Amino acid sequence: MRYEPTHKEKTRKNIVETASREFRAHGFEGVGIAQIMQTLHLTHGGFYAHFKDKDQLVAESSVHALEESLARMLEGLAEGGFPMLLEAYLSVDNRDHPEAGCPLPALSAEVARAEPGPRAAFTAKLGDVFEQISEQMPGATAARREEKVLVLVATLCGAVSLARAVSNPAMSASLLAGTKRHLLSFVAGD
Amino acid sequence: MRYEPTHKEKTRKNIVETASREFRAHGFEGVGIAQIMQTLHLTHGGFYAHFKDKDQLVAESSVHALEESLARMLEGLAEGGFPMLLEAYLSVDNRDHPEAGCPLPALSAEVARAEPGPRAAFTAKLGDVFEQISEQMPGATAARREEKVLVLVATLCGAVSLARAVSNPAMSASLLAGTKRHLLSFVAGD
DNA sequence: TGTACATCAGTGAACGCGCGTTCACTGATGTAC
DNA sequence: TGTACATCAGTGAACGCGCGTTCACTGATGTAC
Repeated sequence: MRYEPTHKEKTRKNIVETASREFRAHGFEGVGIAQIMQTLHLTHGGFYAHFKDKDQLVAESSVHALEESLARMLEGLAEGGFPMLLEAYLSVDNRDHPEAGCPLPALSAEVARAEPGPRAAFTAKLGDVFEQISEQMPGATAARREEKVLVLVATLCGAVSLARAVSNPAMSASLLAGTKRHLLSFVAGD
Repeated sequence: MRYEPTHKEKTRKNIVETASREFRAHGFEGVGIAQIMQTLHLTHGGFYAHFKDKDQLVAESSVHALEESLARMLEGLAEGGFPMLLEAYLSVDNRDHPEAGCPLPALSAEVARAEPGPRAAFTAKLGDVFEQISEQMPGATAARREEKVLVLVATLCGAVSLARAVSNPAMSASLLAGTKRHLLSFVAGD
């Protein structure tokens, strides 16, 4: 064969990774298939040899971004516990690079409006995120740990979302710093 | 004149109000000018007698939605304090009706990607929201009250955003209930 | 060994569609003389 | 009082554009005989 046996699989993976970045940066509706394929020096027609339609890519790339983000959070946790996770998630660098960060602040509003397919895939993976982080969460009972994780993730998502929306640098920095201080004591407490 | 002197002003206000609802429901890019005008039984051409372009409508309707939401929050606060505000904001009804609710969970990710005009207008109004709610917030110092409001609003925004994205009803309900419990004690504390 | 054919990832023209925006026009009512 | 003209919110055809999707095709390489 003129391509290696793994070639098509690699191209597919590249499409998902590129889409995942572009969608976080510009939203599902803000990025076209042609644009994604062009980034990989391919033409738009070839896309449909890999995916049924754009919705399928939306679903897979959302899940991919969540997996990537979860991996980074668990890495931070392993290395420096929740203080390190908070430091990274609520950093100016993360705020200023949505394409490389967690998809929750960037895409959850759009996921809410998406088709059942993408929504279900996203929901399942978010369940994994909650479950895995709760294993590291201090708390008396499993139920309490679970609840603390829901609150933690929701707060992180909201803080970064607002910090990105706001164009006043001081207000944006306060959102990140205030949330960091608050969550540090919340995670450690009861 | 064949129209009352206030007619044009009223039409303009109707466009802003309709757009504000539609944008919260479907996003800035998910609603067209023709669609908004049609809802008011007008044709798309007339739009440009009221607004320079779509961006101007995006800016004004975001601010309008924030004002509406702030008014509702202050009303809740006056009537039943933070418990009532939390009950309303984190209700299933609010989750299921983004078009009638706070624009923060629905639109902040898109505002982050919007033009400087809409972003600046949105930022200024969000500053008002923070300021006015902080007057009702318990806390030792003004700085502490301010910070608590930032955290409160960010958490509300994130929780509703995730509760809407998730298609598992139990997970969605847990996000709302867990956040409500958490914020109740957070607002009352120190 | 040489020739005919099969495979298949990727190409690019074409489709129908909806978008934001422009602009000459309409038509009901007011005013001027 | 009657006629000509001005006003102006709203109309709707037209524009250029980018979108998602389809499909006949390409061309490099493999296999069959």
